[in-house]
Amino acid sequence: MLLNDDPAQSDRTRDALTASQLYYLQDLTMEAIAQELHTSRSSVSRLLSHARATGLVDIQVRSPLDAPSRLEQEIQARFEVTAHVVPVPDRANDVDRLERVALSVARILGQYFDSNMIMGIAWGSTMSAISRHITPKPTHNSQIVQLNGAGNLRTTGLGYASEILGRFGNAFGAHVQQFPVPAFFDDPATKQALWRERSMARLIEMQAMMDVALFGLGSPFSEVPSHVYAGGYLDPDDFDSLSRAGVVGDVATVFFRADGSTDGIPLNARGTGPDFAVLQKTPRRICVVSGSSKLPSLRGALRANLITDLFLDEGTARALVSVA
Amino acid sequence: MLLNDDPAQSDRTRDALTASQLYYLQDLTMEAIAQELHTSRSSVSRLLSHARATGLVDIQVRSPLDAPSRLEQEIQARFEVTAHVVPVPDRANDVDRLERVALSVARILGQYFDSNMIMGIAWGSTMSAISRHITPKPTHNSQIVQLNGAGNLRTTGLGYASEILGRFGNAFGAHVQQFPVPAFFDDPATKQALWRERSMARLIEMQAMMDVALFGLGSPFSEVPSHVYAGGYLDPDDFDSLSRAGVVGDVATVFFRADGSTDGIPLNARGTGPDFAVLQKTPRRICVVSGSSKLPSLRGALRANLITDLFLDEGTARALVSVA
DNA sequence: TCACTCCTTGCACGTATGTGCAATCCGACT
DNA sequence: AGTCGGATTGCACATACGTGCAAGGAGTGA
Repeated sequence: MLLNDDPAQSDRTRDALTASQLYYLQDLTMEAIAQELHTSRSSVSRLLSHARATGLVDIQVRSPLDAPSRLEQEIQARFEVTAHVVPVPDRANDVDRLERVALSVARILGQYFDSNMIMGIAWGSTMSAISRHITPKPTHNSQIVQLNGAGNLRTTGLGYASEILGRFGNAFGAHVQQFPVPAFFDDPATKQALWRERSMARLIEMQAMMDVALFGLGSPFSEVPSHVYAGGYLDPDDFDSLSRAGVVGDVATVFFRADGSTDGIPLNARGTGPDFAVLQKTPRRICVVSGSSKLPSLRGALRANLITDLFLDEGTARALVSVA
Repeated sequence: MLLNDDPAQSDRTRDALTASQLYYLQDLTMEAIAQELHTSRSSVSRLLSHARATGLVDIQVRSPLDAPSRLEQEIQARFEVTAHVVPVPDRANDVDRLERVALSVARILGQYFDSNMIMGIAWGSTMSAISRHITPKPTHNSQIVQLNGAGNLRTTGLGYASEILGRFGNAFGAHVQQFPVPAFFDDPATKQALWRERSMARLIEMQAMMDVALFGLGSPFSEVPSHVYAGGYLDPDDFDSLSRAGVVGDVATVFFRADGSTDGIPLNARGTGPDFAVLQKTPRRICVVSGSSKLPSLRGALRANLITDLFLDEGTARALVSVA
C-alpha cells in the first residue's frame, strides 16, 4: 500500500530526484543531466516522466489569488462556492470535455488531501476518469471511504468501484474502506437491518467523520445519461418513480429535486448513499461537473448546499451564470 | 510594489494562466494551445516562460520525506540542522557551483516565506546570486529587512545592497526596510549614538521580530575571499585584528571564531550586523554555502547555532561530514 | 547450465520547444 | 498628422525532447 518501499526502486527514485533537481531547479538540459548521472539522455527523459508521474515533482498552477476569472467570481458570488473553471474549447465533445476536466482535477486533488484525513468518494464515469490520472502524494494514516454501494443486478460492483477506490488509495498511500453492498436494495428493510450491523455502522461512522468528499453528479433525464442510469442499476419502474417525484439528479445515488429537496423520494429509502445531512457536515465537498447536460442537476445540488468547491468546464460555467 | 497591478498586463497574465492550465494540467501541446488562444505557437512558448518566471506556475521538487539523501541525514544527525544538498558535479568551478546552489535556493525560497512575515537578509555574492533568480510569490503585509549596513569607503553601499533587497521585495510584494549605514563604523561611539536614534531602533526591533533570516557566509582567510573581504570594507589593520582574534568567518559582518564565539573581537563593536543572540531567536535561519573554502566558516556558524536550514553543494556537504 | 521472461538501456527518428530576427503594432511626443 | 522608440508577433531555424524498437541484463525455473 505504501509507495516506494521496494528497495530496488530506491535507486531509481533517488536518481529521479536528482534529475528533477537538476532539471527543474537548475535548468540543466537532459543531455547535461545524462552526463552527470552517467546514463543516456533518453533515460533521463524517462526518469523525469517517472518523477512527475509519481509526484516527486509537483507542478502547481496558482491563480494569483486576486485574479480569479470573471466566471469564477460570479459563481462564487451567486452560489457561494469556490469555483474552478477548466478551460475547454466549446467545440470539444463530451468525452474530451470530461477527460480534460478530470485530468485537471486529478492534478490538483493533492492540494485538498493530506495525512490523517478521511476522504469519501463516489463512483461513476467522472470519478473513474479522475482516478485514472491522479498525481500521487504520500500521506500517512489517511483513509478513503466509499460513499455508496455499487452492486447491481448484473455484478456485485466490487470490480468497478474497487478499481476506482484502489487507485485513489494507492495514489495517496491511504487505507481503503470498501462498501460491499448493492447500489439499491430491493427491500428497504434489508437496508435497515444491514445498517445495524457493526461492520456497516463503522463505515457509516467514518463517512460522518470525512474531511473531504469528492463526487460527480448524476442526471437521469438528460441526453447523456450517467453511469447509474445506463448501467442496469434501475429498472423502468424506478425511472417512472423518479420522474413522478420530480428528480433532477443524484449525488452518490441519493436523488434530489430542482429545489434540492430529497424527502419523499421512494428510491432513497432503498439507496445506499449518505444522507445529505452527512455531506453537509463535511468541511470540504468537491463536486466535478462537465457538460452542460448536467446543469439542472448541478443547480439542484447547489440549492441543496452540497458543494463547497466546484470544478467545471468553461461552457457549463457560462451556462450556469447565464440565467438571471 | 505589487506585482500585476498594471491593467495592461492583466490580459497577458490571464492568457498565461489559461495556457499554463492547458499545458501543465491538461498536457496539451503548445500548438494546440495556440489554436485555442488564437495566437502563434511561439507566443504560447513565451506565455509559458512568463508564467514560470512570474510564479504563476510553481514547480516543486519534493523529497518524499522518507528519503533524504544519506548526506542530508548525516548532516541532520551530526549538526541538528535540516540540510538540502544541491547536486553539483565536483569538477564544476566555484562560480558555477555558487550559481547552481543559488538558483536552487531561489526556486525553493518561496516555501519559507509567506504573508505577514518578516525576512531578514544579508548581502554578499551569495545573496546577490540568489536575488537574481528568485521565483516571485505574492504575499501581503510582509517585510524584508536588511540585516547589516553596506556602506564602505568608496560607496554608500546603497546601490549594491538595495538592488539585492529590491529584488527580494519585488519578488514577494514585500515592503523593504533598508539599513542605510556603513558596514563598519570608524568609531564604535558613532554606532552607539546612531542605534539610539528612533529610526534605527525601529529597524533593530524589526530584526528582533524576524520570522526568517537568509544569509551566506564570509570566510576571510580562504583562497576565494568573500565580498566583504575583497570589497574595500576592511583595511590591513582590520585583517590583522581578525587574524589575531582567530576569526574564521562572518555572518552579516558579525565575526566569529571556530568555536562559534564572538566575544572580544574588536571589529564587532564597529560592525552593524545583528547580535547572534538576535539570530538565534529567529525561528528559521537559512544559510547558503557553496564551495568548500567556506568549510571552516561553516563549522563555526554551526557551532554558534546560527543555522536551522542549510543549503550547500554536494562536495561541500561531503567534506563537512568527512571528519570524525 | 540453459532457456525463458520481464525489465531496462541506448539508438534513431519524428515531433515539440526555444529564440534571433524582421515586420508590425501601439503609444507618445513634436 | 508625422515620426520615433519600445514592445509584441509570427516565421524560420536550431535545439531539445519523447518514444518505438531492438539489444542487453537480471532474475527465475527446469
